[in-house]
Amino acid sequence: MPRHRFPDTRERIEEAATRLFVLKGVTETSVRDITREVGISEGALYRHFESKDDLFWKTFEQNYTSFARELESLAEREPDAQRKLAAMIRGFCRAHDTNPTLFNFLVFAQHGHLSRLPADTPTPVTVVRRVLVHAIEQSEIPAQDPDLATALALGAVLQPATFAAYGRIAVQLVPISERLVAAAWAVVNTVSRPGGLPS
Amino acid sequence: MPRHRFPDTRERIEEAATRLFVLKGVTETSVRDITREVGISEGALYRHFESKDDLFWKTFEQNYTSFARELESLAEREPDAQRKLAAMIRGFCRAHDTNPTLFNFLVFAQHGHLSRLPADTPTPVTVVRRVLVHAIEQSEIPAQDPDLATALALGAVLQPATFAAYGRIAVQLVPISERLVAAAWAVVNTVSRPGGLPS
Amino acid sequence: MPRHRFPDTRERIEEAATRLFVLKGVTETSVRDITREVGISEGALYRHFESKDDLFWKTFEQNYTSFARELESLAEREPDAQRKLAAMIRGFCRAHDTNPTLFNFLVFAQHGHLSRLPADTPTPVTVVRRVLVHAIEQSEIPAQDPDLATALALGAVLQPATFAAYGRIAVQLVPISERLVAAAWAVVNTVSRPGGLPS
Amino acid sequence: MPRHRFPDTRERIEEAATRLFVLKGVTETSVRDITREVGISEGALYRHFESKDDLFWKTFEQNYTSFARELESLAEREPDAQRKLAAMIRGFCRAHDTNPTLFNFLVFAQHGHLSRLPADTPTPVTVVRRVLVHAIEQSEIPAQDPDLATALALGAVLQPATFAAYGRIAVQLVPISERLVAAAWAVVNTVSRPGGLPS
DNA sequence: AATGAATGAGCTTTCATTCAT
DNA sequence: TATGAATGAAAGCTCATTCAT
Repeated sequence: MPRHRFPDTRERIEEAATRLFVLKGVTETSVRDITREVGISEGALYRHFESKDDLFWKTFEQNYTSFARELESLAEREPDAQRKLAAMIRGFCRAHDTNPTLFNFLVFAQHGHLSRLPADTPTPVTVVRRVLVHAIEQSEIPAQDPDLATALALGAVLQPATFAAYGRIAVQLVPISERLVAAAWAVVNTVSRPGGLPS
Repeated sequence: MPRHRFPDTRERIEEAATRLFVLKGVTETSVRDITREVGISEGALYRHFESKDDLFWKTFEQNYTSFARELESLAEREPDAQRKLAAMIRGFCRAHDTNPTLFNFLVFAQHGHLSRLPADTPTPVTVVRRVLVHAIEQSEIPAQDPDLATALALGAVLQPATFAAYGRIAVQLVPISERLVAAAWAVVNTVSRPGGLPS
Repeated sequence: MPRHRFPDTRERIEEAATRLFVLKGVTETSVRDITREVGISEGALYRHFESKDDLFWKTFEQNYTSFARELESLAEREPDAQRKLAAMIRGFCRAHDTNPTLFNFLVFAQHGHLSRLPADTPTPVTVVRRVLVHAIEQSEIPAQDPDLATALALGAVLQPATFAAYGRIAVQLVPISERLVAAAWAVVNTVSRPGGLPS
Repeated sequence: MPRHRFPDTRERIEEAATRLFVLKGVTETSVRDITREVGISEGALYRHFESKDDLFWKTFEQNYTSFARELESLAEREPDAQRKLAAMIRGFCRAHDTNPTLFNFLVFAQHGHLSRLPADTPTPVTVVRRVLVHAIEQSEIPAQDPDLATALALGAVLQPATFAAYGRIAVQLVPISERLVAAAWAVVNTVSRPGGLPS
């Protein structure tokens, strides 16, 4: 029996794992499911990853941080806050349309695992937040809690993404990206209406 | 060994189950976890629910639809779209602060179970959507895809709720509810900027 | 809630139990199945029978011995061995056609319980055997092992009954009873062919 | 803890399972019973069989069809119906004496599973039937329902086998096989007595 | 490196039986 | 007598992990 045939076994495991984790959920995906898909034995997986948890975590982390770096580089190319935010929102839309299941996995999975990331690792959330912090400092947007601002801006892409996942809106976000860009910008420029409507 | 001591076993199971489902996820919660918490044997649970799935579903459905009805009644009391939407956003905030874990369970759980609901059952999503459809018809807000409008409005509460769950912002939403109300209103009044960047 | 409404609860339990035992098998029939059918609670059954096993056993025994007595009385009315055996074979056929499932239950069930019967209780088997023992003593049939003779005679009814149960022959035995009578008689008059066929 | 020590685990499971199924019945035999007997863990069984049902079925089917083929080849070697039937009856006796529990399992088990066999699979029953059909066509025995003839012929071996199982006659059938051969032949040559005894 | 049988703890569910009411 | 919730043991089965080969 041939061994060593696929020097890229590790990558193939990661790919299969990501796909299955996204598709069925982490708990619902067994080690057997993954190895069967890759075409290796169960034991072989443990040559490459310490445990299922390790596999999940390495898989997730890589996709998560690489997406964060992509957003970062999109923002860096733009001169001001409005354009930076717009570029990032468009980046979210493109990433979503390229691989919606991976996107949702990265962005929505309630994996209690996030705490394992080194504290200063850039994530999609921290990247957006940094831009908004700077925008507040530069008075490009009103003074406000930067975390809440980040939540609101992200809500303008992530909630539509959820709706797309549930089939409530079309599955492509790129065609509506300008609307989402406008919404995200509007939302970070909104403040509590002091003399607003009586509640 | 005590029997019949607690006539409210069924309710106690539902409460424990909801809490654990929210806390750890449905798959990650075993029947044993639930019954240990309630202080009964595993077999006893099956006097009250046909299966773990039945338990989950009854638990979820009840909370989900009763929350939807609460939102519905909040909207009905208000005369116009802006006030209706504001009342609902505040309703989300109050529901969140009252029981954040239940709130997140209802609103974020990616349970593939939603399809089991009768098609016309009101849900938090459909209730908001109905208000916006009417608002568009009455020209209270710009003409637009009502589903996307719903997604954007909900994003203004649900993403902050997620941030609260992850400890990125304070756990209480009621104190910032007026900001969320303003954001939701802004977002349904935004349209794609045809000619580039006027803010 | 009304109690004491059915003074014949015990009989109704026995009937339901017999039917279900026959239909699904003893192990496959739960106490709950039985009580649900009768319309009583599970606990109530234990007022009437010590255990499921007790219920099974009493039920079986009654049907079994009453069938044996029926055969006995059929044989007693006839003057000679040939007519006695014929009457019993016809009795088997009638019993089968009246309630095939009960018949099969009584006659085929491999319940290891038979040993519990008092040693001298008449059973369908011992009743046939007694007639054949007497026939040998009276030289009405050739000298032979009475137990083997009993087996062969019974084989002439019971194997057709099995075939009927499996749908290999028509479900009614009465129409072919004369053939079975003839076969049973032939078989107890057969002896090993000393100079028979070369094997 | 030993692993891989016995390369024949699968066979050992089959043997233990057959023995226990025969001895206690299928439902009454637990997976645990089987694995304890083999000396492996419960989970290990599922490396070799998909389910308990699969195990039962594979076990049963193999023995059942291989017995049928054995009978078939015994009959083929003989020139006429009488000798063919005799050879098969002797085959039943030998099979019985070689492994009475397996014999009874194959021949008496009321497993509703038989329907799963491909319709044209030879079974002990169909093999005997084929010989008798041919005998009727060749006028070697009287014209009659071939299924009833099959039942009667089989009754001449199977009922004695049952009696042996219950300890009513000696456990060995080979010593009485010539008597059974004669009985089987007699029975397929019997017809309803037209002017027989008054019923 | 790779295999896959084996482990052992865990899962959901069923069920005969008990007993407070 | 009757109820039915509760028990506790057992069922069939899954699965992450180990390890002799």
